[in-house]
Amino acid sequence: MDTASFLAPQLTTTSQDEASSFTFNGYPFCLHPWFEGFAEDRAASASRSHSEAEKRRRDRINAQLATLRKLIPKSEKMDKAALLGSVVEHVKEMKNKTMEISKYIMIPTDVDEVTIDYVNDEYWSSTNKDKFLLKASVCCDDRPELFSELDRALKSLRLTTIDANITSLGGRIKAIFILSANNSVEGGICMNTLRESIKVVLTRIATSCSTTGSNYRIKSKRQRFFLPSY
Amino acid sequence: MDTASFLAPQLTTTSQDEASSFTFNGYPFCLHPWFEGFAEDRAASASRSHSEAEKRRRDRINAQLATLRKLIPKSEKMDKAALLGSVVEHVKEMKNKTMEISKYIMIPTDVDEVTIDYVNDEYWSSTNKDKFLLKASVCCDDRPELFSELDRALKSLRLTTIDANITSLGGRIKAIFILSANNSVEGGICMNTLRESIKVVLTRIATSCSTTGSNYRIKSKRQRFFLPSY
DNA sequence: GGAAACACGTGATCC
DNA sequence: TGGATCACGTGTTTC
Repeated sequence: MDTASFLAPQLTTTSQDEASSFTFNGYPFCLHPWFEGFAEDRAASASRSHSEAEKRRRDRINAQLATLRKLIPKSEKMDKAALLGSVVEHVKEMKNKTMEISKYIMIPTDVDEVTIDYVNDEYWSSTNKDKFLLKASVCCDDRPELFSELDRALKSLRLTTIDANITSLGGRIKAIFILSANNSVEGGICMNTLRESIKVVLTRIATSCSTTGSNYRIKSKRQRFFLPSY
Repeated sequence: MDTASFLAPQLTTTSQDEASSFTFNGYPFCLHPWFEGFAEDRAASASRSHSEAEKRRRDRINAQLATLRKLIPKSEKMDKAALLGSVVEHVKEMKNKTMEISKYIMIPTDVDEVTIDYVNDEYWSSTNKDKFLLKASVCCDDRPELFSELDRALKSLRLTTIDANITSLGGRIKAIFILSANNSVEGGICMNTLRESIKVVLTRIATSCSTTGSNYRIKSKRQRFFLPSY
């Protein structure tokens, strides 16, 4: 067999099986079982990967359900629907509880935040023409003397603290100050400038948690102070 | 055909089909298709009730999942596993938050109280030989500028506020100050004198709630400041 | 036997 | 097109 006849093979189908039996340069070939097997493999592997993927999906869902079961008391013998119902109840209940608590106290969130807003209080503005109110809200990591720093910063901006509400919880702190500022210079630009100044200063304090010069690390020992008193 | 023969029918199986072909009071009956249909119906109805029951079960589970989806923010486009993962996170987070709250929150009581205690902190006393720690606890009616008054009083006694934890709840306030005092004069008598001084001063502030000269009664409006911020 | 609950594989649908 | 998700009907087990 020369190279040319190999490169230009003569395909001759036989009469036995027109589709898959033929001769290749005189050698008998039968593609039928191979193609059949290939087709079967393709279908089978597709089906297999499909069912395997579906099993993985089921396992993922069931793993989360198992985790939930550990978190919810008395849910060991519940079926899936009952378990999920119990989860719904728990989430609702905790949501309500948090709402209830949030009505009375501030719960620090996990995100650092400083906001400064004007406060319109009719009584205040009617009796204090030359001053206006601001509400400064700070949420950040708690640390010793954070409070003094905030206080000093507000004083340095000639702000009077009318009211303050501070809650520290789990190493986080949320503070809201009601501030009175002199309205000596008229115009919104000045008020906005002051507002921005407050924001900048408070943000700097709020975000300098670990870089403070305080060498007394009371933070890790805080529980000792507060826990025994209730 | 009389009533008796109808009530006590004579069943006679034929030779053609022993099982299902017979005569009923002379009338030829063939139960075969009926029984066959019944058998088919039984199987079919069993299968149907099975699949229907299974559908009800799926619907129950999916309904709870839909409820959970409404309760969990940002879960609209999640698949089931991700949704459940998010639920797990939320439950864990809320559990932790509740634990934290119950561990740390001070709930002001209805009785006015001022207590001053020494704090023994090994680390503090080892690194601050010339100072000692006090814990001052104040529980009284809340009012504007109570805080400033307390702060001023503590400062006037040359006390440094290392840490402060204040919670106001329902018009009452509970404040705990961790104070650092100079140990310049040796001896426990002086320390006790200071302790008594602090107590007297703080008690005076705590019990002068309604007699304060502050003419701005912000108290009834406090919630306006705090509620919208969450 | 039968209802309930679960896992499984499959068809359909959507990027 | 393949990969991922879902609903569905079925086989199986348990009480």
